[in-house]
Amino acid sequence: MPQTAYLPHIAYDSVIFGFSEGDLKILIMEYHNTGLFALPGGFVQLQENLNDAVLRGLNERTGLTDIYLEQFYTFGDFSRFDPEVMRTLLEANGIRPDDGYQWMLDRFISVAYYALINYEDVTPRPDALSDSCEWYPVNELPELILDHRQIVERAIQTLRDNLDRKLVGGNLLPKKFTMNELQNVYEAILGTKLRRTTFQRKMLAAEVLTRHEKHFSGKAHMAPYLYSFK
Amino acid sequence: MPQTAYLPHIAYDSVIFGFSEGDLKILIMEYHNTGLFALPGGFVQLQENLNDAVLRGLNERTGLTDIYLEQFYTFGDFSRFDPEVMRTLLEANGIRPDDGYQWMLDRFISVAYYALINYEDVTPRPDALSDSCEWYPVNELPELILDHRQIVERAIQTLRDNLDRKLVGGNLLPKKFTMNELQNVYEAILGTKLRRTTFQRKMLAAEVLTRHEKHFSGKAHMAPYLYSFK
DNA sequence: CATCATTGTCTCAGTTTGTGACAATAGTAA
DNA sequence: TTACTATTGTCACAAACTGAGACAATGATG
Repeated sequence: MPQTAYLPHIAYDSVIFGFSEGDLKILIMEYHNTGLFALPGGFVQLQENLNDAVLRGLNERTGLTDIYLEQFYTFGDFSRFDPEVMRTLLEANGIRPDDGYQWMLDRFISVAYYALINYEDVTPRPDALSDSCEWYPVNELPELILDHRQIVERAIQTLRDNLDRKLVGGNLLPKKFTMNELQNVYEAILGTKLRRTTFQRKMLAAEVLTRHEKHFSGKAHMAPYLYSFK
Repeated sequence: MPQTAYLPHIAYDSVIFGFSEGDLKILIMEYHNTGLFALPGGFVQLQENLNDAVLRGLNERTGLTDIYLEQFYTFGDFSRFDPEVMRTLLEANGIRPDDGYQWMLDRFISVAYYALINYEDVTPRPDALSDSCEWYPVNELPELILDHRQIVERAIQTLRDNLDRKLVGGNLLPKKFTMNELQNVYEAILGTKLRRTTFQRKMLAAEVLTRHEKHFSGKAHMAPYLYSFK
């Protein structure tokens, strides 16, 4: 990461949502030998579109290319500047700031994005600086560096606000899913239980779903239809 | 504007909304001797909060201090980089880039905000580089530099989306206003006519208004109540 | 074939919204 | 003083939408 390759003072952070075992989860990285946890983030190349930089980072971590991605806020408080945290990260990886990494200790403004992906499609990959990149339920996050906790809170709030307006819930599921699975996603995002019949009626009335064949789970009850988003 | 005072590659642009004569309007600056029109914008000082930088800029242009301000998107495409436009602006003002202004010809990422202010409270002030800072109806904007047209479009869209959710319409009016004036603001923002009785019922049911004395305009009809937001 | 959990759909009541009606008001004109 | 007019605040009714439960159909099990 030589200094010349990236725009200084500008970073991005991504809140990558997945859904499994009934929980809304996000990807969190742990840095080598530090016990420090952070959102996956990165920098923007000198001639690269901001959005493309984020997609590039997501692809490196998840292997996915077609990702539902939305920018939601840019965090620009001076107080989010904490060179000691970055110094710790670099030193734990045997990097001397003097060797062209001084710029990483500067103040950064961070553009935050959230992504919705199908949990099953992903095997999280750590990067050079991190031990691990793992799913954590949003209610059981470790302590995060800097203001990353606030970034997550705001991501969840934005996701909730957009849930009905943009009908984005389906991006957290496989292409085909049952109505019950979709309802579970909504409940995990909103943090509340929903009424089955009302939910079903609303989704069908929205005319955004295509109904496919039935899905036989082997359980002893009526088989539900599979749906996909139009 | 010596280079050391500002973060490089980072700017902000502001879409400042006002309401008068039945139209939604925004403030547009015209640069000296160029015929170029642009949104009011600026840069962030090295130790300044991003939000504070925007408030500082708004205060310089409008004289106002308590301003309803909302960040809505960060524009980061490489294609918005056009050094010729900036060079024209500087040269028209007799500034040589070599004299410490080279950084203004670099690529910028711009964080966009919109503000809602009471038209009557403002006497727009041009800055050192601009001839004028004037109100334009959103439907009669001049051609704007770079991607400023898109920024305006997105600001209006965000304002529409937030109108009911955040009940922000009142920020475009004096403290006290009639129900009809408030409805006119809504209609200007949404670009559609609304039904009088439905609008009145919805606003009163929201329990966000305080009813004050009647307002006698001198016209030959029933005088409306004045309202203010709680 | 009886049992059981789950699903798709329907019904009914309660609430919200679209639409027009109507009396009250504050001026103007006779 | 008395019509007359434009506008306002409120109400009434119908239409649309939502919450809550009922119920038959289904797909396995034993």
